[in-house]
Amino acid sequence: MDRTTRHSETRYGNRPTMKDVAARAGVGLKTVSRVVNSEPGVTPDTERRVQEAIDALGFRRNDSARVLRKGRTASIGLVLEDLADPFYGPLSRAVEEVARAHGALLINGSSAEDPEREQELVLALCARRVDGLIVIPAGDDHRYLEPEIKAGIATVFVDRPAGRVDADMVLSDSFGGSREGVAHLIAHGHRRIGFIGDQPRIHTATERLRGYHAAMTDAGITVEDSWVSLGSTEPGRVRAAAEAMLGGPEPVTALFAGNNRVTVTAVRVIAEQDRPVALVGFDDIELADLLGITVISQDAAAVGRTAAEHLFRRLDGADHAPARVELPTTLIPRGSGELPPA
Amino acid sequence: MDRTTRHSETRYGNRPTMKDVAARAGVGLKTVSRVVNSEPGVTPDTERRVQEAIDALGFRRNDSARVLRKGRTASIGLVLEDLADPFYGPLSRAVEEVARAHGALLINGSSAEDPEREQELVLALCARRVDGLIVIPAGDDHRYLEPEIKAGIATVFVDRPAGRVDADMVLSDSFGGSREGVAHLIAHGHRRIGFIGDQPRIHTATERLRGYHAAMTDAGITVEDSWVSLGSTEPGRVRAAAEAMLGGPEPVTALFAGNNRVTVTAVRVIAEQDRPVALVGFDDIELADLLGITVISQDAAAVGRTAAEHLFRRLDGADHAPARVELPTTLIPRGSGELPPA
DNA sequence: TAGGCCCTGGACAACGTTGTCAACGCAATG
DNA sequence: CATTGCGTTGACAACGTTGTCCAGGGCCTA
Repeated sequence: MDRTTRHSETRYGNRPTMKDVAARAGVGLKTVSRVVNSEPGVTPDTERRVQEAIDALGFRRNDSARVLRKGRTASIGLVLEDLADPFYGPLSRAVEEVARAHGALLINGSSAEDPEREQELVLALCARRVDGLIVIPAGDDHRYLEPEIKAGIATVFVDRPAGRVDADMVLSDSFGGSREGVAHLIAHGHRRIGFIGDQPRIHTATERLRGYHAAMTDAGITVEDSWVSLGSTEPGRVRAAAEAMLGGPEPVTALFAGNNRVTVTAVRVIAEQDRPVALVGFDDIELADLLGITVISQDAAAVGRTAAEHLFRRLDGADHAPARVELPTTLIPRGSGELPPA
Repeated sequence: MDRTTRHSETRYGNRPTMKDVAARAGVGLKTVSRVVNSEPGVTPDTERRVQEAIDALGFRRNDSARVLRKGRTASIGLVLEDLADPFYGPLSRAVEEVARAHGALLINGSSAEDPEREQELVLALCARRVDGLIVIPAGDDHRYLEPEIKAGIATVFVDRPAGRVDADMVLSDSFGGSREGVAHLIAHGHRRIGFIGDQPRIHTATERLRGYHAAMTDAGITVEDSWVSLGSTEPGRVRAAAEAMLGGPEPVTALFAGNNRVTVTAVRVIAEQDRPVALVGFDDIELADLLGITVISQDAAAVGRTAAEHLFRRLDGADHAPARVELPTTLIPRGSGELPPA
């Protein structure tokens, strides 16, 4: 077996190249390139001959080579926490729509809330030379991105602020939303209100807790330690926290759930109680209307769309100072948040 | 401005290359390559010098060039219908996990159930020379993929069979699952059972309808035309269909919903009725347990995982005949499917 | 000390595409 | 008829990496 043969077998399974097309059509390499890219300056007759050769051979341009030559990949990277989380599906979809409108493909990966994995993913995307990055930070130190950003990879952080790095950010108003939700419970007569949230190293978790404290303070309520629980959103942990707050001699009469995963477990625990417990959750959930769950809704699609639009504005050359956008949240009363204290 | 300068400005923002690293470390180009790829044959001292130069310059290997040279992109493409659909989130995530285990990145896109868009996406992915493709077909003719498959792009179809092309497929047992669900309703005394499903050009929709007919025939029930409705899963359409079946002089006493989106609307319509209506839905939904919805559950993560594993087996050289895997479904009784006829 | 071997390192070509530039043919013009 | 100009075409280098191959030096052995 000679060298050439072995080579082509191990590669793209003998895909035809422009050279092959050129040979078959009896034209030069560059002319094929012109046809493939719809560049002007090719007579209709030549174009037809080239097109026939392309179809006959099943030629498809190799974008890897194109990228190497042009320096643009027409792809952006999206690093989020977990694609299976219902909050990120619509976000990702919105980003994809914007990317599509700009002719770019979307490469995405889940960090699983692990800073190391986030970095690994981001750097892999940079090695691919994606044109831009949208990152939902898992870690809180993004200095590793500095050389990349300097090298021109546009970056937008979403949902949580970036750590130690200056870049565009698109956030939801966690503080304000949570403050409003808790105030809503207070307005309906509650004073003993529990807060169950995500791990404290996650920015949104602490912001939402801050909103809770603000609302309580506004109402002159002193928060007891046992009313607050931050930690993993794994059902077992949330269940334990909720049951602790709802049991004992002086149980809370209402719960504020720090995100959709907490809400889901909280709903289950509350359903098992023999007295009504009020509930407001951060993030809307499918079917929450049927279950009558009052929520603070953030528009995941709007967040994704806004982030992607910022990104492409950067890619189109905008070089203003890094912007920080905060999107408002909406309180949607559906019953569970309007229950009076039992 | 001389030519070289202009050039480097329009490219990757002056990213250092191996050549730069080599110059700085005072070694040859190939030696840098060896260090970057942890290849043997470099003395510790040389390696250290190279590593220092890499860190100092913030060098990151350009994978585009690597891909061009090696012929493998270490990435796979996933084309699905809508990332925002809760069924596809976990599926996509499962695919990603397997890809990650094989050191590959995932590029994905949504076809929005549009065959043209599916083709456009698939071909774009092929132009990127992804190593493999996982496709949830929107169209029913995939002959356009033949040259790609011949050229060695491994392809696995998921959820629905491919049209006019021979390839691996991973499906859920739509027929059996739906037959079981309808039989379940019949076992609880129903005879007038409505079926609302997705558009008839979607394979799973007709398979599920076939399961419905099979169960009805098994029970000796003659299906009336007005009990069956296939079409868009857009809420308005589903609502109209459900209301039509539930109204009139001889309404159905139970509904079988052909997928998760139909189920969601059906639940809402049923909640508005003044008599109980039994319901079994295809696909599980979050919080369905709390709402007491009986479902036929298909394991989206298992489907994704199985498909991805098949794909990588192909990429690792397996060349057996195309396989067709059908994963079983599970009936989960939760109340709505066990209601007797009103 | 000569011969051979292993280990390290570098020169060079190739991957498939696109940008640059020059050459060619042909028509219009002086 | 010579010249100019334009529209079409192709030769060639370059993008940044990796595979191949060879050179040089150190070390061991006979």
